[in-house]
Amino acid sequence: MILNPDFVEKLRNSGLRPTKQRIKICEILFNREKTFHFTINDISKNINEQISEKISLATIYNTIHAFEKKGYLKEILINSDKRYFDTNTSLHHHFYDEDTHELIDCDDNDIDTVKVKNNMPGKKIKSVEVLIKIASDNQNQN
Amino acid sequence: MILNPDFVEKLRNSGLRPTKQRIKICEILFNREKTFHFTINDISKNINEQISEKISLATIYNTIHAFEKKGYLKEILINSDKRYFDTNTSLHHHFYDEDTHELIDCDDNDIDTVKVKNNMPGKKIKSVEVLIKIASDNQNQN
DNA sequence: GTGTGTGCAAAAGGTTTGCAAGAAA
DNA sequence: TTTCTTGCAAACCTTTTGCACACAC
Repeated sequence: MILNPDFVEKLRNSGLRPTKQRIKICEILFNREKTFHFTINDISKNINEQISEKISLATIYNTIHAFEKKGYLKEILINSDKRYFDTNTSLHHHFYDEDTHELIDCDDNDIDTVKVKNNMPGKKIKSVEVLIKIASDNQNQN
Repeated sequence: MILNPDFVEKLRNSGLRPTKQRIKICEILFNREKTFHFTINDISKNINEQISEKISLATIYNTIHAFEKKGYLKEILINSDKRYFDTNTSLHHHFYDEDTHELIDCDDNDIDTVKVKNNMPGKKIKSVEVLIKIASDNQNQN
């Protein structure tokens, strides 16, 4: 459980002014035990159901992107319909449940390190991301 | 080199009427030695530069999606700005060059099979996709 | 007070839809 | 002639932008 003063400090340290909107968004995103995956739409609904003074969509976009730029959030690619963000910014892979549309972090035991044996000359590997799509056993293929 | 009659047959076999728009799109997509990666925008420009009677955007969307549904094309996720499609529909992974925005198929020698050691109970693995982002050696970290 | 952030509404971009006209079966 | 396909324009959805006002410092 992270307390508000910590968010205030975190924001200040990043050069972001700790406005009440940003603190609220921090609470929703980071006041959690587990990794949290969401779309901007999710967050917007979530926020505006909880509190009386709504936060405008523009501000939410603004804030999420500021947090992403600061490295507090990471975008994940699952399908092109939705942009998911992840509060777990460490290097990790994902299961994506096609039945429930749920996104689950892999842990180190779930998957062996991916070995890239060849690389393009003069190029450096920036990231290696694995997405494992799963679905219930007795379901028709895609 | 695939000849038009083959496209006509291919379309017929899929239950798609071989209209001249669809045949033209087939030519552009499938008349190639190498795998071809593209966005709908690319294709639209490409087509409408080549021929005098333009094909409307709606028809191109329509056709690309029909081809995807029939398994002739596969969507690839790279970043959420653009939807890339791939004429190589077999299971394979990708390099994505962040400098040039070029997408390159991995071949079997580039990467070891990804071993998924645990799976969710009652779930079946539908696909395992790896995206390796690369950039020029002396470039700043993104 | 100065500079940054917010909220609104409008704009932009990409994709989808409805429908009338045209082409294939 | 029946059914599918095309093309256009309008609708849609998500994301971005411009600007006036408010807030943090």
